[in-house]
Amino acid sequence: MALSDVPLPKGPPTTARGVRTRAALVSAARTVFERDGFLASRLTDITAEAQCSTGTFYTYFVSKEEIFMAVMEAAKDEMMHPGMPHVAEAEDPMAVIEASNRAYFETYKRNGRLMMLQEQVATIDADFRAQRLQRGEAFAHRNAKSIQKMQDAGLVDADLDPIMTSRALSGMVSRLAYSSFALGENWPVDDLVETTTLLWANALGLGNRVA
Amino acid sequence: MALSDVPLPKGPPTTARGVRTRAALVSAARTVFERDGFLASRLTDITAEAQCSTGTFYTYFVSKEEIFMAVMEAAKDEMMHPGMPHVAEAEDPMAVIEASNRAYFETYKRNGRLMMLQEQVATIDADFRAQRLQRGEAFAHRNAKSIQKMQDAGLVDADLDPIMTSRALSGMVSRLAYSSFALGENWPVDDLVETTTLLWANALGLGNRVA
Amino acid sequence: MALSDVPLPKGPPTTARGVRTRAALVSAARTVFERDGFLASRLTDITAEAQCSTGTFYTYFVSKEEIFMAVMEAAKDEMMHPGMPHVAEAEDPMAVIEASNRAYFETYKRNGRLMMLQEQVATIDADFRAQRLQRGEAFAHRNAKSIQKMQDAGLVDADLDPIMTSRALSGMVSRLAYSSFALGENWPVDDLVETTTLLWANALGLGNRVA
Amino acid sequence: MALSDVPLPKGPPTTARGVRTRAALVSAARTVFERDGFLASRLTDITAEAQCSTGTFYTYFVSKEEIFMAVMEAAKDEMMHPGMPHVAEAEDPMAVIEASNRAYFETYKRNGRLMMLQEQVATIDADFRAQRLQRGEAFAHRNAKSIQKMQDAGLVDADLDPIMTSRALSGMVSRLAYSSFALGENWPVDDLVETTTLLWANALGLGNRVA
DNA sequence: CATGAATGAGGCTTCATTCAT
DNA sequence: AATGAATGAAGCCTCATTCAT
Repeated sequence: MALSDVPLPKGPPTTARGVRTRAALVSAARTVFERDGFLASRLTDITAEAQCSTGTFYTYFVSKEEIFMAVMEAAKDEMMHPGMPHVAEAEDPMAVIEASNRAYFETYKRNGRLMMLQEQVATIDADFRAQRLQRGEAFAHRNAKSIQKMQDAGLVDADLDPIMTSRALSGMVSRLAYSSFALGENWPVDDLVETTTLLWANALGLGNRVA
Repeated sequence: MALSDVPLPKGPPTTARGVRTRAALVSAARTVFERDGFLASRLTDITAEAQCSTGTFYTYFVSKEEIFMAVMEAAKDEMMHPGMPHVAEAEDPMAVIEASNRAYFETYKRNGRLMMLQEQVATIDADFRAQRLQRGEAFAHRNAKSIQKMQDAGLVDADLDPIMTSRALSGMVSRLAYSSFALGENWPVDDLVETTTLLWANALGLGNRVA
Repeated sequence: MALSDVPLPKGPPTTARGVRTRAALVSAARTVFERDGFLASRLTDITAEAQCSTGTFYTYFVSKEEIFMAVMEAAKDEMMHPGMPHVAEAEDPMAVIEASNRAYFETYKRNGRLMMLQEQVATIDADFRAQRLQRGEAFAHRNAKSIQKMQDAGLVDADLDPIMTSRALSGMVSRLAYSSFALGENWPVDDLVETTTLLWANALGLGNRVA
Repeated sequence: MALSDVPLPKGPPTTARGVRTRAALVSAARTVFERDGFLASRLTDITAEAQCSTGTFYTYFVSKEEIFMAVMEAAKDEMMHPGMPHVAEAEDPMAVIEASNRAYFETYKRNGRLMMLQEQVATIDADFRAQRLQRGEAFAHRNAKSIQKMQDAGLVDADLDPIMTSRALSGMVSRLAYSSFALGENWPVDDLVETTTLLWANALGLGNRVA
């Protein structure tokens, strides 16, 4: 069932026991998804891990897709988008870029299995994919504004298209993180940070006398 | 599948008729995969499209994964990696980079469904993923050598780590192409080419007095 | 079947309903096996006879072999091995032998189809064969002890190897029973009993002045 | 297909090449049957072993059952029934019985896989089973005549029913041989011969003053 | 005669989902 | 709310047999 075929959204649990059971299911689902992947995970694996019965699953969720969304929602604080630093307002732009990239790679390293799951589900479920794309674009537009400001301040190559540049640089970082930590290449974070920071600065033209 | 049943690779057909049937299956598989995605495609869809019986599938392939590999093998000439141009020997480096990136985006645009399939199967099938990673790395190393040469020639920022830079820039281009043509954003090729070419040149430090 | 999929023994049912369903399946399986033979019996025949769905079979059993084992387990009280009578302590040894043999043939006559099934499955399934062999040997050793005692008491030919004799005489009786009631020769039980009893007594040397 | 559904008996090959191909198939079938058992053997395994094509099989045989019969026919000289010695005409009856039993066990030991196959096919194919039963009975009757003669000569217990005795003693030997060499117990031939010969002599009452 | 590709009926198995308790 | 047995549609896969070359 795709995300769009939402049949009957289950309300949140009303009792304390219900809250506990739902939480157990979400936690179990994360364990199972990370262990077996989204496709190979069966609902019964999840209920077994949560130590409840098959039927109970349907008290709280409508489908595997829905509990996956709940897992992601619960984990959202642990994850982040590749961040474009607010360079314009910073005293030392390079340091901000570096810190931002490092934070991203560290996060990815800690949550590699979950990030891989996101990729997998995105290739499977059109709704999830669309939602992800939308968030990515929103993020890209926020970053594009920072770039624009830096261009206006004469800090950055004025020939660059802000939005496309934003997409490109974010993509560069996320792709590298994916290869490294989801696919298992495990390149050193320091190397990743060093290269991406330098490329980013060069690409933007930071530090060149733009004017 | 028991231990003894592991591979049993089917030999190539010996008769002309067999060659024809196998080719029909591969072609049909591509059609069906592109239409329905890897997961939703059933073996019977493929044999129906190829106008042969179910059993015939097993004359040539062992599994859906295997015929997918065959589809990719047959289409490999249509695809390419984002390549580092042979700038060192070129008179107009920017023009070479631009041509190279344009070729890549054009190819991706033509084969978006197939590229998306690659991503999907990579998240599903560990073998395919490993094989893809290996090819990607081989490619990255070839590109790294080009960067090294350009550094030696004083054309490119000597502070950059060639291999990581190679991975990062290739990733930037391929991620952009994926978002645009596999995920359906359909950004104009000209915009993609313009931005990536400029970013690439800046990032490498092409055109700066390096010495 | 992969290495990891080996056994997965299904637990016994926890509810009364489950107990009933499982029992219905075992009973249905016996009916179908006796009617069609092990090989020709399909899982769907069994579930149809038990009036449940295909999937329910897999709630309780993993394979046709496994439910066959369950059928045999449920019927084990109806079957027996040709046993060595406790002659040593009996007043009329011949009468005891005769009663024992008669009981065996009568049992076999009543359960001919089941006994035939045992033979069939033993030739097909190595596990079942091994298990049967082991039980047979355990039985032969118990009987061998009886023979030994009778030898010690001077009632039986002291030259006989107890264990091999035990195997030989049990085999004689079971083979005869098989030909008669599983293969359909249907020789009169009285004739079988008379001949085997006399042969048995003669073979052991019962009644001869052994000392 | 059962043996009784004979569709179109294939005539013997007319050319020398045909004779060779047929022989190769029979030989291959024996190899495969002995290796994999009758049930698990596929026609394609046999043709592969014989290095000919699938279609060729049907030039000479109609079914797996039929080629199995051909295998048995070709091997018949290597096999034998448990023999009842023609004691009446012998000077030393015990020696003849012993020699006869020894020959049987030796034969069984050499052809254990084939004997096991016979048992397997007998439980599967009603025609084969019937044919085997008939031969067994014919043999039992021949032996019964020998017993009768010995009874008439006063050499053997006159109370024994000749035909049932013949069946019982033959069965004893064949069952023992089956357990030992088909099921893999591998008891020493000397032990088997010693016990069966002694039991046989005792059972018949050979050597007792019958008169 | 030999070849080997093609056939397709038919059995097996999984697992999301329902439902009576 | 929780339980877990029951359901059955849906795909997979095998292999004896046919047949065009």
